[in-house]
Amino acid sequence: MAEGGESGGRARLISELVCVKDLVRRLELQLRPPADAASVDLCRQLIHQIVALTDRSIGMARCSPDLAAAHCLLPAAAQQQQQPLSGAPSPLSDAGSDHHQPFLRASPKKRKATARWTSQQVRVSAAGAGAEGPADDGHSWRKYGQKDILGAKHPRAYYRCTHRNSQNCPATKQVQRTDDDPKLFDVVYHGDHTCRPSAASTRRAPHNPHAQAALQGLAARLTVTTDAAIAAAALPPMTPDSYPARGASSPWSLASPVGSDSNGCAQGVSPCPVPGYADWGSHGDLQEVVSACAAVSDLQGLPVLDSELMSLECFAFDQSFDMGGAMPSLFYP
DNA sequence: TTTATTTGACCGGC
DNA sequence: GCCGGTCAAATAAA
Repeated sequence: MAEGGESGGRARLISELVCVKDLVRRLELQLRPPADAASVDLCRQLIHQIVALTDRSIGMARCSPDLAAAHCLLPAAAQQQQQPLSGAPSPLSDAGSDHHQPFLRASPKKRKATARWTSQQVRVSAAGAGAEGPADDGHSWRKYGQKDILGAKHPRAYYRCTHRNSQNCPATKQVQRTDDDPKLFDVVYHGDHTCRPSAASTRRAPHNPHAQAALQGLAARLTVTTDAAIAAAALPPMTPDSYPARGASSPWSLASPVGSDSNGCAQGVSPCPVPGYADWGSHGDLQEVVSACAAVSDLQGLPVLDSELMSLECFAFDQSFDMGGAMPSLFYP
C-alpha cells in the first residue's frame, strides 16, 4: 500500500483531474444544438465518467490530512455522512491493491514490466454508446489485441493510444465487459498520455438543454460518502440510462473507481507530474477543471453542483499528500 | 490508399 | 505449462 509515496498519489490525482477537464470539454461540445438522442446519451456517458473520476479524485484528496482538515473537499451535507478517517479503517483504506477493486480479478501473474505503470480503474456503462464498449473517454485509442480471460465470461480488449507512434504516447487501457452486467465495462488505464489533446476537444459550445437537464439531475443527486465498502460492494454502479429513474428510496452507487496502481514511477511528480500535461498541471488549471464543471451547472442555476464542485478549488495539492485512508464514493440517494 | 480491427502466435512472469 | 499481455499479418472499413 502507499506505493509510489505521496508524490505518486498527487500525480495520480492531477492526472485524474486532467481527465475530468477533458471530459467536461467534451461535454461542452455536446451542448451545442441541435440536440438529439445520441447527443444526450453521450452527455450522460460523459457525466458518468466525470463523476467517476471526480469521485476518485475526491478520495485521493481526502487522504491528504491537510486537505481533509480544511473541510474544503466536501459539502456540508456530505460531510455529515462521513465516517472518521481514523479509527476503524475503511475496507478501501489500502487502495492500491487489486483485491479491493471488486471488478478486478486478482492478477498475481501480472508482469513486473506492466506493474510499473500508473494505473486507474473505472467502471463505465456502454448504454448510449453502443454495445461494443464504453463511451469515448476523450482520448483516441487503437485496439491492438483481445484475449479471453480465465474465469471471465467476456474477453478483454487491449487498447493503446493512437498517438503511440507519432508522439510516443505510452498510455494503454484494457476494457472488459463485466460478468454480471453486460452494459458495464471495467476499464483499466495504464500509463499517462504524453500526447496532446486534440484542439477540437477544447472548443467551447453553446447551450444544449438536454445535456443541461442531465447535468441538473446529476447535481441534484450528488452526494458523497466515505463508506466505500457499501459503495463498492453492495450497490450497483451507475448507468447513465438508469439514474434518472432511480428513486430516493433506492440508494445506489456510482461506480466506485478505486484508485490503484503500482509505484507510479513512470512519471515525474513535481511540479508537473503528468507527462504531456505539464502545462495543465498548475493549480490554475486545476481550478479551471473545477470551474468548468461549475460553469456548466451554473447555466441552469444549480447551486448544489456549483457549490460542491467549487469547493474543490480548495485542491491545493499539498506536498504531503498521502494516499492512505478511505476512498469515498459518490452515490445518488 | 490509408487507417483501424481482428486474431493467431509469441513472449515472459509465475 | 499456464496465463496475461503484446506483436504483427490478414482483413475490413472509410
